[in-house]
Amino acid sequence: MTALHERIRTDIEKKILGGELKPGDRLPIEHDLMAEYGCSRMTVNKAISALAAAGLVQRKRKAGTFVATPQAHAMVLDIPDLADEVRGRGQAYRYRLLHREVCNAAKVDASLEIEGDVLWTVGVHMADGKPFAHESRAVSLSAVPDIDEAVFDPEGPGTWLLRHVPWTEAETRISASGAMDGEAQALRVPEQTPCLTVTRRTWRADEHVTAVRQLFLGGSYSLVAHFGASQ
Amino acid sequence: MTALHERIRTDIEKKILGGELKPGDRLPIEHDLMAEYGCSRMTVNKAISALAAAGLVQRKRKAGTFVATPQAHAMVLDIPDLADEVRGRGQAYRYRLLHREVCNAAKVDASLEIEGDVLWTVGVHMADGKPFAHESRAVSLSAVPDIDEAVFDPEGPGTWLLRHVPWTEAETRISASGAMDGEAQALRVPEQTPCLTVTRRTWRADEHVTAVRQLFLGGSYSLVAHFGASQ
DNA sequence: TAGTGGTCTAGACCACAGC
DNA sequence: CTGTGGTCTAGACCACTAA
Repeated sequence: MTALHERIRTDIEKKILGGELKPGDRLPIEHDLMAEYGCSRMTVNKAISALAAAGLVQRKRKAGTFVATPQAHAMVLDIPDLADEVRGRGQAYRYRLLHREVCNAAKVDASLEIEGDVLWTVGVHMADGKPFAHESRAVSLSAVPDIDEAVFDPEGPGTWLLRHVPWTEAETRISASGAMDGEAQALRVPEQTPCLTVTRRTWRADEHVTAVRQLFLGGSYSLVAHFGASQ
Repeated sequence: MTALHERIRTDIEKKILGGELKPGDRLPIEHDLMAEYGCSRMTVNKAISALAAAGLVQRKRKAGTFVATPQAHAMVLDIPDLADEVRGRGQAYRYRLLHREVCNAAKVDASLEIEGDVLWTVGVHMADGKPFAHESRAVSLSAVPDIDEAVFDPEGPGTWLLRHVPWTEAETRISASGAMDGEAQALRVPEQTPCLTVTRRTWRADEHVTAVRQLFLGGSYSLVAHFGASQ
């Protein structure tokens, strides 16, 4: 037997998804649902709050609960750790370090938009010995002093950071560009091969932790974003 | 005054994000938090359940609540309506229809992965008279019978659908590719120019509504995803 | 088997915003 | 002003599972 609040939630969800309740329609008030399901108000509230959190309905005091019009432009983008993702596909993962240097951010690629002293790394991510992504990364030394001692052989700095440094805020910018000289060479493709470009900046409590620019071979990599019930 | 369950939630969240509580650490049991905050167990439960729903902690009966190891990060991807976005930048928007046909899905680009009879449209999105995105779209006629009468002159089918058809589920796949013959011509760029490729499929209650493939000029368009407090 | 979370009750007071 | 949701209580029983 599933929980009652779960049943109430899915009941209403079905009505909305099935078209019985259309955007703008008003749901029964909590007191009526209490009577309908013969339960307490908290149980009804839990069910409808979940729907509101999922964006299916909108609640307004005094007015009631209404089916939302889902012109939601917000989708959930999965950003997996590259090492985990490659291994998840049953392939061997390796990060090959091409360059490592402690320097001032000014020396690093300006697109990374980071400041102060940093550890700058350049490398490629490889699946079964074949490179599929080029990465240029700057890690702030003031935010992550330990990074200086880290070794990036089987796994890259991204994986290391993920396991050692929690972050509170991140921004990812996704675009497309042609592989430039060094990038193309590292990826073993012709120059100007179309690549998915991902630039991510990460903060921890207002302190800039890392900035990274990754180039993925267009034909062999994609990001996926979801909206809705299906995971 | 913020709600108490909200305060408990953010308190613990800060401890996790600040590193005070590390992945694998065990949180105090609900009874202890009750005592700490001087509230009822339901209030504590609501706070921690929210953290669990957000993926920050993992709950296990008999064992306790543990800080989760963040592997795949879910970020919020903003997917704006192209017409709104262009106008928001103060530019003039127009959709130019290149092809319109009612046919069976089999005839349409296979990458759209849709079935049955559809309205197939091909067009370009233009900002200030300059094309910046190529779009090939299939709309299911059984899901959206009205689409047959719609006119796509100043605005495209995407905007029309957004305003007329609510959807409940969507999947967006983001990659990069070189512009092909027709696409390159419509965008007025050389063939193989790197483009951001966005393929989106949309459902309403298990019924496939539309599938679309958009090519954006790599240098002039990007998607942005956020995680954290800032918007 | 016992500790822990999962769920639920039958009330209560309050804040807010439509009416 | 009043209907509605937001929050909270002080219990209770149950289900699961790790010890």
